Amino acid sequence: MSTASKPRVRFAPSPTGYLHVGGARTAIFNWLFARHEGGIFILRIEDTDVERNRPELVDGILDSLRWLGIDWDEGPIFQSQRLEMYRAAAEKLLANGFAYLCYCAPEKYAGGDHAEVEEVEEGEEVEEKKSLLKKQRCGCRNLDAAGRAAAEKQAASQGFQPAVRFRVPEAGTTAFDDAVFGRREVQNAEIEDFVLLRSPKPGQTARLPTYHLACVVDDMEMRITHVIRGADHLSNTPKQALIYGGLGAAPPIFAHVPLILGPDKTRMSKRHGATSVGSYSEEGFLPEAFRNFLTLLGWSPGDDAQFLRTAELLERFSLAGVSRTNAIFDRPKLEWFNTQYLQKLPVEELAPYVAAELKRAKIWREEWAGAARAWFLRTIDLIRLRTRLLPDFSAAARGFFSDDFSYDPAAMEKFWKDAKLPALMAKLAESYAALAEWNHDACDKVLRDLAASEGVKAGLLINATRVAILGQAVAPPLFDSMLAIGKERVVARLRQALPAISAKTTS
RNA sequence: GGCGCUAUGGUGCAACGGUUAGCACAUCACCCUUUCAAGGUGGAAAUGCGGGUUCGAUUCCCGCUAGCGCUACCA
Repeated sequence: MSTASKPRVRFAPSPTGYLHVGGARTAIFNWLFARHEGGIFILRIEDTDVERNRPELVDGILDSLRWLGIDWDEGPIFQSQRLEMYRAAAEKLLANGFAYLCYCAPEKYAGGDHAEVEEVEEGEEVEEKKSLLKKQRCGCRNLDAAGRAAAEKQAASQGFQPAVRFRVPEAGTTAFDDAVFGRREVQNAEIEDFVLLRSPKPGQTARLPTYHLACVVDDMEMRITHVIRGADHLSNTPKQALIYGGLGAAPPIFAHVPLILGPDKTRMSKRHGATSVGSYSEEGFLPEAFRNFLTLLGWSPGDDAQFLRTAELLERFSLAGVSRTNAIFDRPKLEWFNTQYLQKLPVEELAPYVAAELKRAKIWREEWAGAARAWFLRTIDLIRLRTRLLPDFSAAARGFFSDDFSYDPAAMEKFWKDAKLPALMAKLAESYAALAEWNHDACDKVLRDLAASEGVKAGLLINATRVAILGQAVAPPLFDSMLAIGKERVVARLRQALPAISAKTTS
């Protein structure tokens, strides 16, 4: 395979916030595509808007990408450090007539009120103005020598530097190819003379590029072959196709991927709950599960397969499977994916996540990584069927790892009500203390024998014991749990619970 | 307002002219059961509307409607 044919793609977030789930999905698609095709994945930071840009957020975005398991081959490359390239490109467009200097004040067009823009079009056919709401065609576009000199003089006297606008053809159409949406063609009359280089703000000297210019110049320079990005860019792509043409380059293949919406079908926002990747990692989702879920939003392997681990995703991903319809972020489905991973991952793979969670909860013990590793893995395996998120290991299952746990009020209420319990549990504790062999069947027999001789149902003791040794109404099967916790601690906890049980039954 | 994109159960995807319209999540019922889960079985639930094209439309075309996107010297 020649290196020239290697696909090159990029993910280009703007550091104006954390990594959004939509951005994450776009990053995943780019990454999967690059890895599937044996191509190159580049990370680029689009920080050309000095007012919105927050450099300190870059690390957070990078962390989120790493958490997702995404690695990049080149970058991060910062646009703010390549301003000269954009300026040179604008210069070239100016020189070959594809752009012109605009001396208008930025406020003139801010807000996009087309009505006031129309008066700039004096000299053109009046009837055409009424029929079609024309896109911005600045008067500066057709300045004659005298007018230009005057504008320049005026600007100079005010210390104002003009912006550079693209000279969009009056007639004709502009087309481009999209791997998802097919060939697109739009009327040039519908495209405004968009800005390429902004006029410097007071106090600035650098002439910063707008998104369109920087994006195209970078994609050209980076030899990007496939631009995979959100469908919100679909309508703006003709502008970029125009820039490629002006710069004498062939545009890449575009692949616009559908957006991810909130449950009410509107753009995802904080109203819908967490929108940042970081918050899902903090909540305790497994990155692979989260990624699996996101990948299936707007993409399908073509069949009904859903549980797709990294290797399968890499093997099966293709742009052909990308959908054209927006998808809704369905939290319950995400949770289902997480429980699937929690239950099906090889326990050795899950262990590091559990260890991290226990460390976070400050109940981690180093021996679990060493001498007691086998016990640790067995215990995780015992617990995981009842977990949904990582913190469950340190919360509901806390009693497996620490003596510092409390009795859940609802559990006490439910299983410590029977008046016979204080006497029964005292006997049970001593029976266990006297038990020589600590194994599942022996523990089972002791309890059932006691229940039989006392004339109560085994369930009464089982349920009460569960609360006594773990503090929870919900836990793995009792005798398995007792084995994991150990005889000493079970007996101790049983004895320790006696006062609380008495208090509960008599209250 | 203009331009564009999209349209299969509540949700995510299959079916790319011929299927009793499939799978999964969620939901309901039952089974299993020492709790709670998991698991198993079964149920309810969809081709937005209207025209075409065709022997035959979920699938192709047109209109409508709805949703979304773009319409910034933001990306």
